[in-house]
Amino acid sequence: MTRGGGKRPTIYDVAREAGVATSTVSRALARPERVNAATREHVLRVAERLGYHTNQLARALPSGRTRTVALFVADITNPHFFGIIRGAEQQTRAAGCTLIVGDTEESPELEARNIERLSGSVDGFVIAASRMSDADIRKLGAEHRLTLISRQVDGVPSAIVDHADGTGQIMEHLASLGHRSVVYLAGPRRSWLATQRWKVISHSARELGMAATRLGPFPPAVRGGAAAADAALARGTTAAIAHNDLLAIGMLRRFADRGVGVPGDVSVVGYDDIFGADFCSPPLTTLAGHFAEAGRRAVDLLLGARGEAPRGRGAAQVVLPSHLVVRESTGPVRAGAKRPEKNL
Amino acid sequence: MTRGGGKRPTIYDVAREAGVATSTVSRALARPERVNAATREHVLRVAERLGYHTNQLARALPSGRTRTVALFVADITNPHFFGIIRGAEQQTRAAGCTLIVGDTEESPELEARNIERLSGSVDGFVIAASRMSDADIRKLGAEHRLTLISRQVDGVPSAIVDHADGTGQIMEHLASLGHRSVVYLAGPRRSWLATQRWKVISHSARELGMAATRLGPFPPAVRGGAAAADAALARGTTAAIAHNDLLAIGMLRRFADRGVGVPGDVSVVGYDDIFGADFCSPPLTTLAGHFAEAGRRAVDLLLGARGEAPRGRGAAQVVLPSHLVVRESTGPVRAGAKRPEKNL
DNA sequence: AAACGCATGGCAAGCGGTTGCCAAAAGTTG
DNA sequence: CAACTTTTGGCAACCGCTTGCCATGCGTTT
Repeated sequence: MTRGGGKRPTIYDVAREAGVATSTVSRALARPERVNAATREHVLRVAERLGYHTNQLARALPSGRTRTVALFVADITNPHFFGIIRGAEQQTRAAGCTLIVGDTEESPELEARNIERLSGSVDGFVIAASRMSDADIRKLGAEHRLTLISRQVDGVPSAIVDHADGTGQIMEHLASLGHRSVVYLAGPRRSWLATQRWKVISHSARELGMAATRLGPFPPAVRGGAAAADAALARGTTAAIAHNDLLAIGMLRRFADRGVGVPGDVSVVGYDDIFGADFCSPPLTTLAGHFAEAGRRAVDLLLGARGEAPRGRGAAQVVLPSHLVVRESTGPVRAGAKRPEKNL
Repeated sequence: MTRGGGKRPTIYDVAREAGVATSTVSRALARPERVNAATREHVLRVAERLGYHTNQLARALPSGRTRTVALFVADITNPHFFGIIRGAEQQTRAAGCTLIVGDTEESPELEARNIERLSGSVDGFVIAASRMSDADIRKLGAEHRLTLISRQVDGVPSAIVDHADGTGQIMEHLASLGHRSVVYLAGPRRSWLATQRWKVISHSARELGMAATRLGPFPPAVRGGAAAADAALARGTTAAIAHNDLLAIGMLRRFADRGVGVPGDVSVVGYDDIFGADFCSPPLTTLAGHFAEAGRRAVDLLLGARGEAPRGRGAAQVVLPSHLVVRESTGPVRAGAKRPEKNL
């Protein structure tokens, strides 16, 4: 088994032991049709006996194909990304490749630096919720194989869940409950999602005859909830749409602390249907989407796109359906109560 | 900038452009002391101008050092591992290396296969909550650079949070509330933690004069909670210790469905203090530990251990402190009620 | 002034595969 | 049986960087 004295056996060892040339070994391993069945069989047996394993590095050097994909997420501690990570990991593995995961901590600089650093060591990049500008992304997309999740940029392949349509669902849900005004607690300034969502919210509000206000930006995390809740309260709205579930959960907590009833005094809606959205109190009404699928599709796009696949204009933009999960954080606007004017 | 026609510039390009040998370029980049300051300055400037970036693959080939670390977690969708992943990622990056994350889906086979596959492409492995046998781990530890998280095996470096001591804290907490019996809802059969915890539970129970029962195994996930809760109920205990917070949260839900009061009828304790443990209802009493730190230390151990560092017997075993976070899922045993005999 | 030491930089041999090209061998065809 | 096609397998040149060893040239020592 460990013949050769400690070092891992190479194709040279296998070739010598099998009495053939290294090229034959290489081909026996990778190009079955280029070598006689009997020879191949023999080489394989010897390789097996020696405990030979291909050195991926050496294999990648000449071709430049590392069979590795990098995934960057804006915040690795946000449960929202779990689904994405898992989906991407599965698909990468299914394609016989390896996934590298990086946390960009909401920083466009860190995104760029990470890409820089890994450039040459991976076959492509998947960025979830990129904070970079369209221009920077387009530039990067021209230089590297790149796919986006939860972000659309012309000419760059992407996979998103349909949160525009989803936001419409949210608005109709709220309208149907009798709400006449809504507040959007926005996420980071550089968040593309935040911009898109606000567009749809303000537009549907007009259509539905509701008043809509945008507040923020707030950090898209539980800790951002207190300020967001207070701001919403100050606006005297009956319905609040939080940038994501983390923020929504933080708001729920603040409302509870301040004695504001949810959904009695104010209804709260989030995005993503993350772990915990179903057991916080009250359970959160939120827009759900199949993010693991988005992760899978993004990797597909990246790996499938063998050069000829549409990049540049006409790049594939996958849009996955979304659906509103109505739980207990939204309810009919209370008949009597005008607006919650409670204080701490 | 893009001279050289599309391809990434190599040290050959830099050498030619700077009028020196490639070895000089290489040294100017990596061994400042081996080259004249002026020469170095010049080479660096040319490299900069050409937009040169080291090809990590080529660099790794001769040395075998890939500056990459692989981390495997038992279940990437379990929030518990977020902290570990983030900690490991930070530390890896701080060391100028790259982290690869893999999900082993609670399968020892998948662990082994993953290691097999990445062997040669990474400098070492960190396995969190390994499901492999001690013997297999020891064997792997002898062949590869390996560090464990939440698992101790003789001769293999590891970082764990002190859940033995922590389990003692839990038991004393329950005893102080008047509980005379406790049930442990065990995790996977191959979970080392499960074994350890049960040891401490049964031992302290004896010391404290309590009755202790072990039930399970249950899948360490929310979905495992229903069966676990039912089993605990059937035992008629007043206190339940769940293998982890996921399971505990699942139990909480089941108890609520069945009209069993928590902590009125039964107290529930979990492990890990995951995201959500503070806002489920009731908020969960759980054993907290600094898992991000464990992730960091594990990577430290792996990377710091430059061969000479203790491996084999005497391998470093870092133990981080743990502390009980008492929330509302535990309370004094109810005076009147003997045992909750409620049904659906 | 001869002998010596040291700083500096070049040469070239790997690291472990892949692959284009060619030659030998085997199989076909007339 | 000769001429020709198709397999099959070997040679050797990369891929881009590192590094041991050696040569050069300069400053130092005696």
